[in-house]
Formats: sequence, structure tokens, C-alpha cells
Amino acid sequence: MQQSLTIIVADDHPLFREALQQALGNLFESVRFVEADSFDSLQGVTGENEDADLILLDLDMPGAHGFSALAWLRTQYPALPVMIVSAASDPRIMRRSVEFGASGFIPKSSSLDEIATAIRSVLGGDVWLPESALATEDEAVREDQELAQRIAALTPQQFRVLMMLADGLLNKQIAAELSVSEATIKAHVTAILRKMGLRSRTQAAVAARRLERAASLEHG
Amino acid sequence: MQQSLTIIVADDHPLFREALQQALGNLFESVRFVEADSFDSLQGVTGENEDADLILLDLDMPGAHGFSALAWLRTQYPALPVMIVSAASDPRIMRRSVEFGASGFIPKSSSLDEIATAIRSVLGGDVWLPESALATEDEAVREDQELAQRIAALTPQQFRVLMMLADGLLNKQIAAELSVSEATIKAHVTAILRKMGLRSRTQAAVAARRLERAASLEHG
DNA sequence: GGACATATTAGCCAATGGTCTAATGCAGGA
DNA sequence: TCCTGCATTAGACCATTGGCTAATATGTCC
Repeated sequence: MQQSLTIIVADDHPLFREALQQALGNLFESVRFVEADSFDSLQGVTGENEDADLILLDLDMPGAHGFSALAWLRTQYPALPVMIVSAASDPRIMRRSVEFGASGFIPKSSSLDEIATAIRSVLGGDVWLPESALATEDEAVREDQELAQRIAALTPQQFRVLMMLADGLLNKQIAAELSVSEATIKAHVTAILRKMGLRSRTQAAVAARRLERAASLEHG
Repeated sequence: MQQSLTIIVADDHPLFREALQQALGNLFESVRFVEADSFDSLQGVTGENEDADLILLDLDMPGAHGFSALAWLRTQYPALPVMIVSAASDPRIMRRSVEFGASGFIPKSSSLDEIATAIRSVLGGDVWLPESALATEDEAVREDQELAQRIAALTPQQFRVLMMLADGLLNKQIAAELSVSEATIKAHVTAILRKMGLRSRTQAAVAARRLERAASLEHG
């Protein structure tokens, strides 16, 4: 059915790595497994196996809390599909994994059938998320819409400041651009943060950028 | 050929609005034009014409320098196609327009034929950019790759800090998360900015987010 | 061992960022 | 008209950030 597969299993739990390989060995004809039990070893094995077909990556490995290992893989080896395997059950984490560039998410509570379906789907180039993530996927859309409404509530001047802020400009630069004092820009930034329910300009910049992306996706 | 079109012309130059309408009136059978000569009036007419087929938007209108009007439209009326019409000839501005959600870019120096082609293309749902913009499009890709290389040059810990920074966390919060002192995080941030060639954490956050998007586009 | 990179922390300083208070101007409603 | 609310502007004040030097510890490579 398929030629030999190379799958990298990155998980700090030896028992789980073993179980996963046993299961997958029965599901696919010819699979070569490469193991990594930490972020450091993951860096090593990916460098030696850039042509791997898939990485099964555990969140919360030693040396890489959260999405840092995923993000590192996405920037270093963007062509290498990454499937997150985690004990987390929070739908937001599942969706976040895909937003961070993962090809899918497998809860550790999944059955073998589900795991096989997910991996086949990802090897075929698709993105796979469990039902529980899809059930609340529109929650993210709703959050974006709420954010869009908050941004729409900004005054024109505040909006201009937000756009420049999201370009990484300093208050001083924005002030020069708009020909007002830096104190004025500071006041605008304070108002923007208050209206958007945020606490730092960096958060505002990230939020503005996320909306731009959402808008262009919706449009394109 | 087509039913009645509604096109909003937002430009502060009355002569140009007139010329554009004359030209388009000859090219399409039945067009209704709505005019706006400032950002304020644009806000009014879009509210009254949410079902318009297209907005022809000039950059540098009174009340909205640069992309602010475009960004406002994209958040307020994401379904409404916006074509930028500008005297600018910088390819970066043209590509940037599309990145900000515009459906196309028409230089004011374009011939009537080119304008007609561009508008027909956008009305058909496509994105239209002049040749001069496409010629240097890979420049943006190269910039992203350079940035990716710089991020790849970060040490693992620096990378983690960058990811949290891009989530809007304060140095203090990152320090608590990683169980180190705030001074350590500050040292990391300084090193990150130096390696990335940036000058503020907000720029670093925006850059990191842009790369995530680039990676996910490449992947999906 | 010695050179080198990484990680950690501290202290100091200048620049930047964010909150608070307050003044001005302007549009709409009683 | 007066009043209210809102946007815009700005100064004072404190918090955060970023650059600098310097010191310690750890592990790697030659």
C-alpha cells in the first residue's frame, strides 16, 4: 500500500512511546521509528531525519513547555508535518496547535482506531482534529468577531494609532507621524487597551495582526 | 452581461472621481456610483451601501493616512471587496495592500484597459496586482526566510522567551513561567532583539507572528 | 586544560510605556 | 441656550523595558 515510513516519536514517557510504536507497527506495513525524549534530543533527530514523514510530538516535554517545540519545528522544518499528541483535553489547545502550524491533534485518550484514522489523514496531507475540538471551533470565530467589534468601537484616531502600533512603531514615531505630542499617543494607547480589554501594546499588536489574518482568510 | 453594479468611489480628488466614473460608465452597462471624499464620508456611505459590489479606495485620503481606512473597512465590512487606487508606485505598498485585505491595486497611471481588466478580475472574485508588483513579490518571501534564519539562530531558551513574548506576556510573567529572575529574561530579550535586528519587543512579537502565518500557509 | 557558547543573576541607567487628571473643543439633546 | 457626552489633546507620575558591564556556573569542543 505504501512504501517505508519514517515517524519521529517525541515524548518523554518511554512506556507511551513503546505503546505507540507497537500500535502503529500493526497498522502500517513498514515503519521506521525514531525516538526523542526531550527538546534537545528532538533537535538532534530532526536534523538527522529531515526527510521524515511525520513527527508525533508531545506537549510538555522536558525543555519545551507548551508550543515552543512545535513553533521551533515549524520555523526550522516547515515541510515536516507535526501531529501533536497530548493529554490535554482543552479544545482551545487543540485549535491552538493547528494555528501554530501542527497538522493535527491526538488526545492521549484516543482509541487505536482514532489514532490510525488521524495519522492516515495527516499523512495524506489533511489536517485532523478530534470532534471535541471541532464542536467549539466557532468559539474562536466568535472571539475574533468580538475583537473585531471592539476594534470597530475605536475612534478613527485611535484606530490609526492601533495600526501603527501593530507595525511596531514606538509612541514617539506615531506622534511624529500624526503631528501630535507623545503624551497624546500614550493617552490613545491607554484608551485602546481599555476598549480592547488588554494590558500591553504587544498584546494589542498581536490582536490587530490576528484580525488582519482572519479578514484576509475570510476574503480570499 | 451583468446586472446593476454599485461601486463606491472614495477619493478626495473630485476630478479623478469624475474621470473614473466616466470611464467605468462606458465599460459597464449599468453602474450606480456612490462617492466619498474623506474617511468620515466613507464611513457614512458604506453603512448605507453594505451591499455594494466594490469600493475603489484612494490611499492618503483626508482623515485616513495609509492603510487605516482599508483596515477599518476590512474589519467592519469583511465581505466588501476593496480595490486600492493610488498614485503610489512602490511595489511594497501594492503587495502590502493585498496583505491588508485589499482585492487589488490600481496605479493611477494605469490605462483604461488596465483599469477595466483589474476591476473585472476583482468583481469575479480574483485578486489583481499590476505586473510591477508581481515582479518583486518573492522579495517578501526572501525577507521572511531571512527572518526565519535569524529566529533559527536563537538559543532554545531565547526561542521560548520569544514565543511567550509574542503571546503578549510581560518580562515578569515570562520569568515566573520559566522560574528564573526577571533580569535573566531581560538579558534574553536583549539578545533576541540583537539577533533579530529589531528594537522593541512589539516588533519581535509581530515578526514572530508573521512567521507563524507564513509557515502555516506554506504547510496548508 | 583551555577556549567557547549558553544560562543565570545583579546593578545601574536611559528610554519607553501606561495611568491618572484635566483642559479644550465640538456635536446633539433638553 | 445650557448641558451632556465624547474625542482629542496634554502634563505629571510611576512602571516597564532595554542596554551596559560584570560575575558565576555549566557543558562542549579542540
